[in-house]
Amino acid sequence: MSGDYSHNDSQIDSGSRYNVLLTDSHKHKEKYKEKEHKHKEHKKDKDRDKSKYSNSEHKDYSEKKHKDKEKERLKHKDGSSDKPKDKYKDKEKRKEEKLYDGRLKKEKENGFASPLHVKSEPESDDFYLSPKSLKRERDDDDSEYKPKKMKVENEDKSEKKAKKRKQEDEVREKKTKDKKGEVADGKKKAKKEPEEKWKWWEEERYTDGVKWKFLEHKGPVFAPPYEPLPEHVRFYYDGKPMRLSPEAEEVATFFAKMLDHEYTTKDVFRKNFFKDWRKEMTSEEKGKITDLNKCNFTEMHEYFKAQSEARKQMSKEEKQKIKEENERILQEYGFCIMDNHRERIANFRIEPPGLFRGRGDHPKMGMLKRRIRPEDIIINCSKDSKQPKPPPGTKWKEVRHDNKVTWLVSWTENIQGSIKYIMLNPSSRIKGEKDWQKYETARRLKSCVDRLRAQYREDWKSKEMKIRQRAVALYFIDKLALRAGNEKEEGETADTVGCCSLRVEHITLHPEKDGQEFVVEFDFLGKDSIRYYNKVPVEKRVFKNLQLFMENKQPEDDLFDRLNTTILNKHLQELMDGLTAKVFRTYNASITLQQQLKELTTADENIPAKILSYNRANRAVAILCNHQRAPPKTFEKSMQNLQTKIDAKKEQLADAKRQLKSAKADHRVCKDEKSKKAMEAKKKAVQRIEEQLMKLEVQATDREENKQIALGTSKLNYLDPRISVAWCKKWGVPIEKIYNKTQREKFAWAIDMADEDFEF
DNA sequence: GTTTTGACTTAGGATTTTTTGC
DNA sequence: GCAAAAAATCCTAAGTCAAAAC
Repeated sequence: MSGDYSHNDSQIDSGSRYNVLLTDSHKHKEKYKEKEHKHKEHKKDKDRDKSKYSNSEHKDYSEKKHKDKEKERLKHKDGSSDKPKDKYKDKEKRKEEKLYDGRLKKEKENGFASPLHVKSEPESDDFYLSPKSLKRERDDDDSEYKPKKMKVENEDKSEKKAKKRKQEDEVREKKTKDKKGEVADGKKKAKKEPEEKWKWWEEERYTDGVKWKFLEHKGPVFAPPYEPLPEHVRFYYDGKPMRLSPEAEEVATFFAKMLDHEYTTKDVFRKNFFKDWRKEMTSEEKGKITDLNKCNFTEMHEYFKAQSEARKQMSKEEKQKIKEENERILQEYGFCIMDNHRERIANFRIEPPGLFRGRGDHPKMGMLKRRIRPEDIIINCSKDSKQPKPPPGTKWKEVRHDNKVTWLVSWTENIQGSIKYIMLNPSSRIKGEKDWQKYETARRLKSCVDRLRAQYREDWKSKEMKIRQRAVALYFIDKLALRAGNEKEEGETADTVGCCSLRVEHITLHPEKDGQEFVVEFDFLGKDSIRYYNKVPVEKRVFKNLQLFMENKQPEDDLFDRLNTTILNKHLQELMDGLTAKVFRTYNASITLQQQLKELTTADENIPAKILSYNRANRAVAILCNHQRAPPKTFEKSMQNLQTKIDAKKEQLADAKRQLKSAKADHRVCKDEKSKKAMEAKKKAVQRIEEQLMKLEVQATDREENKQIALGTSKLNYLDPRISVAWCKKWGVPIEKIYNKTQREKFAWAIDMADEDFEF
């Protein structure tokens, strides 16, 4: 393994990226509303222009303009159009690409099945076991499932290492024993096995798309049925009490429960709610209730508030009883048996009915999310398993036995018509393997990222508009860790974008800004309607290209009009096996953590200071990935409290120092054992208080810096846990300081396999 | 070839539980 | 023992991406 894990700063300056984001990204909350409004306006425009926008005439039109301009700049080989939908052209282009990519293609083909490719893998490390000689205990008939040469296989190969042969042998031995007992043994072991955790990462993976061979579970837990309100809790319409039918009442309670939430003041929310509510009313109710503004839910609202208050005030015994009941349900429904192992299910409870809460400006907010019944549910399990029983008097929609998927239960939700699933916990083998594989892909990107960067920089000069756009988009995805940006159906969801779906209105070009040349100002709403705001100096060629892409376009036109995620990912797939746009996010996040940890950690710091360094490294990644959070409501107050504590501690320290001084003086005079002891004690006290003070100060810094930044998302989804584990081992920081219990369960594989010199 | 669907990961906010400091 | 704060967990929406359907 090369010792170089620097992040090629000549091309990608993560340092500046970090700083720019730090200073700008979070300052602009005020502008948010304004921007939101702007989006709405644009949307209107867009609706108006929709046909124009998507039809080819428009493309031809802008095409022509592009072409005219391009003619000046580029020598067009054949003068043909660049139109992306032009079939002939496309074929030709593909040919060209093929020709051009011949070298890469070959490399890939070779690599696919031969050691050449393996070479391009990061050198395998000590922590890898050879899966070769290890067999899944459940694979008693492996011949039938002979692994094909597949992508995963490549990774497996790279992970082989003979170093832990001894251990392997042990495992193998164990497995032979296990085989005799098979299922029964597996179950028994699973039930009382808490100490001995199963190390799935020491076993061979399925490589043929099979996800499991045996799956048994109890089905989902349904939402509790609706309990009508007591008589005394009334709903008023136009000032008069009115009894509602149970169906209408239930929906009304959904609204009543949310009364002090901002949602209920939003027009769209109210409109959608009212429309769906009326669908649940009897014709009599429908006739009466015609205006939401005349509805008074406050009594209902108060009732629910009182109820939740009462729940808090419950006696210890009552609380204990509820806890036990929950535990019982968890034990019964919260686990499944998958391939001899009892594994935790993530979301075994069906989502209860309620009002849809979209994020941002969601056009469907307030709609009724209907109750899911057994008849809506598809069960997935093994044929030879004990199938879950539907509640008495009901039926499942379907029971299927598809072992090419990982879900246990699915249903179709009524807001977007999408499918929801019940799947396993992140600590499960099936999730863990995938997670591990994700980081291995990112590590493979590390070994070829230089080549890729060189290529996209070349492509900035391409004759073909499509290729230029692709190359500039890729540059953003790499440098700024933007998301891919799939197209989304308009009017169905909030108006948010990613890289490929950026519109002209989302960027502003500044030839010169704040003393820097070629600055691009980004301002758009990304996933979950989280605002991305950033000013980035870019290379001249990128800047000029952006100018070209923006020429003769309306603000609501696509910036990359000849690009989408499919085109981009197809290209990436050709550059590296398994490469997609999101791999860049994983790669850049992980490499940044590793780099920052190296930079920020100093040997002589104590543990709290080291943890601060870790959090700062983590924070650099969160900023890069734009993981924001609303500042906690109590932030200012808790910050003040902390400051008070710090001041008090300082005073205490000064006092202790004074006492030490006088004790020293005493000792100088008396020179006896007693005074010496007193002096030592005071010394210790000063030391202790200094440490406490330091801890508080570190805490304050950490908290202040973390005000609007969420560390959890990157920690859980983007940072190769082996980097953190290695760091902990190297500096003697207990892993518990970095990962809580759940996180340790999720990352058990990494904690077990990474040693202190793991390199991402 | 394009659009739609399905399966899965990633995401922030809400809620619950635990810890802290008195 | 209590209230407040912090941390952990739950919840489910909103993305990505590839395969299936058209």
